Formats: sequence, structure tokens, C-alpha cells
Amino acid sequence: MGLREVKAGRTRHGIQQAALRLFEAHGYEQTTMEQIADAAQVGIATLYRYFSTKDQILLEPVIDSLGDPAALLAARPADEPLDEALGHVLHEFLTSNDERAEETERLRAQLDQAPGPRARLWDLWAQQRTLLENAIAERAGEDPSAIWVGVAAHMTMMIAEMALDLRRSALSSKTAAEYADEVIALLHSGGSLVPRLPR
Amino acid sequence: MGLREVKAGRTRHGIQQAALRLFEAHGYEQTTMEQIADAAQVGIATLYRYFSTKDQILLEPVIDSLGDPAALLAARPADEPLDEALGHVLHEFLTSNDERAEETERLRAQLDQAPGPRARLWDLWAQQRTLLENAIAERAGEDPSAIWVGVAAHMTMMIAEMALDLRRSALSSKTAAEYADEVIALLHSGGSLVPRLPR
DNA sequence: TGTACATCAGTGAACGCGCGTTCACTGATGTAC
DNA sequence: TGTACATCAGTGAACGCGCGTTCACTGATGTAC
Repeated sequence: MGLREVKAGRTRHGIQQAALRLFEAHGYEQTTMEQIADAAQVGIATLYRYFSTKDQILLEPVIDSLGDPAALLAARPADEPLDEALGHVLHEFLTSNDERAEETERLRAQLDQAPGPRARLWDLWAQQRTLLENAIAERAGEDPSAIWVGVAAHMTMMIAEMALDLRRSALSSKTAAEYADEVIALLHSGGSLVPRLPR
Repeated sequence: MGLREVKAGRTRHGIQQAALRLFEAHGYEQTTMEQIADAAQVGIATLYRYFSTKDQILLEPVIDSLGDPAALLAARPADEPLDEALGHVLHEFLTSNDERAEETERLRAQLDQAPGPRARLWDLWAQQRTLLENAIAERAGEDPSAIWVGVAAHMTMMIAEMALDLRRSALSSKTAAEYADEVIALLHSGGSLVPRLPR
């Protein structure tokens, strides 16, 4: 890697850092591209050389840090029962997330206040759920549009979402993976938490 | 209702109709407020008298047509088991939705192409899930932040979401309530669809 | 090691565009008497 | 029933603002020889 690339990397990183500081201080919507450029000590044109939109500045690190549940499932042994495999997928997905927790937490907090980026992040989750559906279907040799496939994928992603939310909002210092275990245990406890068909 | 109100209602409705036509023809983002004003044969200032933002024109009818699961749960008999009560809530929620299906379907289709409004709609779902959590907790006389409460609420809303998605995408003419029944049946089938704790 | 040229990060300024705001005004509808 | 006044829907035009685009240019870094 030559000096040119090193400097470019520094500039890019400097923009992200400056932007995050400003977002935290004044909010995403209240921060203008001009302010970011000033704080990062670059021109506005330079901003758009690295990030095609304002959204991207906030989203790029979050997107990069997102795991890939479909790939995790594909890596599980083929003879493992689906529910067990999905349990492992959840663990691996959330553990890798726990490791970068502090780093991404500040970004997430900003996301919650910016409708545009938030919508894109949700799209990303939905997209990964679809990929997971395909992985599940392929594993079973069945049609990805089968309802049971959708149920399994939705359950997995829902547990992941709950676990991340719980870690984010809770006072305790449990990991997301531990929260996922609690949720899974509740779902298998035979309690009356899952809606039942009306007679 | 006097003539003044009647006319105002006509104007408001005319704006929504004109906007929806334009959104369908050219897409939400590609449609400007000026075009909407022209098509509705009113001034731009009139648009902002009725709708505070462009989002609102699209969202207002969707928001109005959304049911209220928390209220539905509160209306169930107090001695009914929770899972049964939630099953009824789902049925009532989705049935009322099925009735206005055609009306809101065109709006939903537009929502899918507009990140801003889509984010707001998701916020609304999350908000209603929170309300449902409160209703569940109150029914049980427990803390709304208990994990099992969140699980029950998430499960209910997830089934509703899946049912609506299935009705929207499917070729068959089943109702959302019927799809919900299928999902519920799969969840209780004892299959290996719910992730399991790794040993 | 030096020279000539190519490449590319960064610049600044001007611009287009659409959302949303504001304001003084018109004219129709509503109401008090 | 008519008159005088109040209320309010609708108008048009100007404006502020921030995002994103474009372009010709500078100067540092990279490379061929």
C-alpha cells in the first residue's frame, strides 16, 4: 500500500470521525455536509468523492459490521438438525456482533434519530432474512417460498433483533448471545407465549 | 356539516387521489409537490394547509387504516389464556385489515419505494408492539420490560407481518387471517423451525 | 539516481432542484341581529 | 328575510435551506526509462 492510499484512508476515516462527532453533538438531520467538511478539514467535493450520500457516512461502518447469517448457516454440518443449526448461527452472529459492540453502538444510537438511514438498515435486515430463507431452503432441498421456510427465517432474525435490543437497553452487562439464549429458552418452555388458533 | 367543511373534505380527498395517481405513474420520489398541486388543481400553499409534509399525503390513510392490537387484547375476556387471547387479537387485527385490502394495497405498494415514509411506518409498527407489550403486562400484572412479555408481543406482530406479506405476494386468494393460521399451526407443529440452544 | 510524464486526491465555486415556510390578499361561507 | 361582519379555504409569489452535481484546476505521489 503506497503513501497515496494511506493518505486517502486517513481522509476517509477523518471524515467519518468528524461526522460522527457532529451527529452526536447536534443530531444527524441538524448536521450539514458543509459542517462535516469544515470539521474534517476537507472540501465539500472531497466528501462526495468518498461517500455518495450523507446516509453513507453513517451507514457504511454499520453495514460493514453486519454479519451474514446465511453464510453462517451454509457453514454448519449438513447433517445437523435445522433448529440446532439455527441456534449456532444465532450464537455466532451475535458473538461477532458483541465483539464490535462499543464501536458500532455509537453509530446505532445516531441511526435511531435518522429516518432515511434507518429505513436502509431495515431493508438490509430484510434482505439478509431473504438470504437466510434461501439458505434454509437449499439445505432442505425445498422451495424457498414455502411458508415453513419463512417461519424459520423470521424466527431466527426476530430472536437476533430482540437480543440486540435487550443488550442495548438493559442495565445488566449480559451479551446479546446470552439474551438470545433466554429468549430461546422461553420459546421452548411450553408457556403460552405463542398465539394459538382460536377454537 | 356545513358546505365549507364539505368543500374542504373534497379538496383534501382530491389532493390524496391526485397524489396517489402521480406516485403510481412516476414513483413517489419523482413526483414533486408542484406536480401534485397542479394535478389536484390547487395551489402549493393549499397542499401544506392539509398535509404538513409530502410523507403525510401517502401515510395518512395507511396510518388511519392500521388496527390497534393493544386495544383488541384489552377487549378480550380477562380469564382467557394469553395464547388464546393473542390468537383472537391476530384474527381480528388481520380481518379488519382484509376488509380494506384493496383500498390500502395501492398505497402500500408506493410505500415500498419511498424510504422516508417506509421508516415512519416501521416506527408505527414498533410503537404498536410496545403498546401491545404494555397491554400484555397489565393483563398479567407484571413488568412490561420482562423478557417473556417482549417475546409474546414480538411473536404476535411477527405473525401479523408474515401474514400480510404472504397475502400480498401470494398468487392464491387466501386472506391474511388464513395465512396467520397456517403460520401458527407450523409454530405448534413441533417441527424444528424454532432455533434451539446449542449443547 | 534523476527526469519526464501519468495518475489521482483534493479544491472551490457555481449551480439545479425540491421541500417546506411565509405573507398579504381574495372571495366564499357562516352567523349575529 | 336581509344586512353587516367574522371566519376561513384557497392563492401566488418569493424565499431559505441543504443535498447532491459538475468542472476546470492544483499539487502531490507513482512509474517508466
